[in-house]
Amino acid sequence: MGVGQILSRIENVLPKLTQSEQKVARFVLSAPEEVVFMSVQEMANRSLSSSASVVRFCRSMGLKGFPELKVAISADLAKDQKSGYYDLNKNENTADLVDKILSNAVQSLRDTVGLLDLEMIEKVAHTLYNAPAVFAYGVGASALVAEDIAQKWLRLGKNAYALSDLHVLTMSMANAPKGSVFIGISYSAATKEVLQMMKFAKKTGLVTISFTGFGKSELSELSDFSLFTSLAPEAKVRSAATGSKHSQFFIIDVLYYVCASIDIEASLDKIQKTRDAINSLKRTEAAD
Amino acid sequence: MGVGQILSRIENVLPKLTQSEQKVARFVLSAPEEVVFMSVQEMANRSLSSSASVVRFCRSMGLKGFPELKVAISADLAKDQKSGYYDLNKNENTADLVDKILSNAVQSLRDTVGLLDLEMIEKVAHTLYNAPAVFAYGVGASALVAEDIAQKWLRLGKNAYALSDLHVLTMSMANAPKGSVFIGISYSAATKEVLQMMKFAKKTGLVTISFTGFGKSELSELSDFSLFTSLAPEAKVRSAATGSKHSQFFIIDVLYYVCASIDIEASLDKIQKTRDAINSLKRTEAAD
DNA sequence: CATACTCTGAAATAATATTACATAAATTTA
DNA sequence: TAAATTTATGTAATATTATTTCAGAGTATG
Repeated sequence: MGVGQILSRIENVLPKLTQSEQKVARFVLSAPEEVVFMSVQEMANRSLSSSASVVRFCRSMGLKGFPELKVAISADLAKDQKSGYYDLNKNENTADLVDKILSNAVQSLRDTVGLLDLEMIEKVAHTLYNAPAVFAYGVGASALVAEDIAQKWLRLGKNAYALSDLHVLTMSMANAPKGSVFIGISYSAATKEVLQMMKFAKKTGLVTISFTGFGKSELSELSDFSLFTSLAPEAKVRSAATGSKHSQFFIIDVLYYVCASIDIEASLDKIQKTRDAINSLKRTEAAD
Repeated sequence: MGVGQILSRIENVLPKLTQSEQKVARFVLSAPEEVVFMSVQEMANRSLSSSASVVRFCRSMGLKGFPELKVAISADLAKDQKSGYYDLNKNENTADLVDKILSNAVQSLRDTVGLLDLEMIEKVAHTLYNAPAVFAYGVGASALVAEDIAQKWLRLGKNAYALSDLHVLTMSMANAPKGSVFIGISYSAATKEVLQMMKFAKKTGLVTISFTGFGKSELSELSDFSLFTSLAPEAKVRSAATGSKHSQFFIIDVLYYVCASIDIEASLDKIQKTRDAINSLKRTEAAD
């Protein structure tokens, strides 16, 4: 990887640079696709600094020199290319549509990774690992996520449930053993039922986790741990929570693997057992 | 794009180059990631040619000079980078894990796009558009996909169902109006119940669609239309059908948009109606 | 207010890329 | 087949580009 991510790295260290290096940095960020074809002198002129400052800037970025900067920027630009959110137009041909949907999905995943709080992930994974029972709850598209959580942690031998009947869910949580976890899922963070269940779970003494689109909300504030997915710019047809779904499942994947690797041997053993059980139902393979 | 695809371009024109330029070309192809940090002289030595030939080679490739070659190669390499399937190891740190899961998800999506049959997509979208009722069925992880289908087409005003009880499903299909659609979902293409329902649907005269991992199978052969997702190389922990899920939801997204755009005005109208209905349940926002 | 430190750009130098040219090889033409 | 012509190639000269040096300006510190 090494060179990668130079542009965001520049953005990050920018305030720590000297004035003239900042001039260079800002210029690079403003027109990276031009920089790639420039000479040091040209850069110096355009950024109103000196060639020495340009080279010094490169060094500050951990590079050997100016040519390496060009190479790094070029790589960075190429990476970003295929991503970005696109709006879907009216008379789009199918091929373009596919490209755009792909692009949106990928961008959504990348953005989500960008705002992932790794420490939080680890904490949550450990919390789930130690939980005697897990209750995941969401409605609409978020119900799918809840169901995914339940299925995954069942494979790890957890008592994991995605109960959709609020009465059943309430009763289950009321008597859940200490350390049990409630996961409230709502992309909008404003679903009445999820909020209601979150409050109940908290009152009942469960460990609470919220799983929402990025940003503060009553739901996330209430919960002991909060996980966020990127917020895709909403478009009309996109109302089916499309972009966000990929991100949500992605975070569940991450949590699942982190949780499984806490004791990988035991996890693999349990996964095998669930697989055998499924196979005993006479399907040729375990996964569907 | 311009610069892009330099490596494959080199490959293509290679036979048309002069001998010494070919030496250079072959060297570039053999170690592009090194070239990016080399000087002309170094290139000349390593490729057993001369600096003049290196520059001439660059010109032959339609570039202004050697530095441009480096930039172009760097961009090309970066594009390939982020893809590929990675296995998850035992004592992986969380950051690496996230990178790999992202990479796998993205690769899975790209592969799926690669083997997408656009004509088939359009046919299926039209079939769904005209269907008086849609029945999606899958078990385990595929049940989530079925549920996603149901939710999406409900928004489009379809009678779409993801019934999990086989008796209820059978009864529903038995009396379904002509032109109704059954979608059988199984990543492994070998799930007993799905196959059973597919046979029943066919016998009953429904239009049948299969949705499986790539490759021929009894399920896909039986169905009138078949859609495929990429097959990720299976790994132990991955048994939770992780890689494939993203691809499956992706195809559903594509189908949904293509179907919606057949009559976009009517679709938007119906989507709005479902949204209003949800809002009337007093949630702040429609999407969860 | 002196001292040390940092920052900066002009100029010198080093490195690198490009061009010019001489020669060798291949191809054409007589 | 031999001379003429074109093409290909590497060396060396040149031009360009990158880097370093250094002196002076600006700041902070005691």
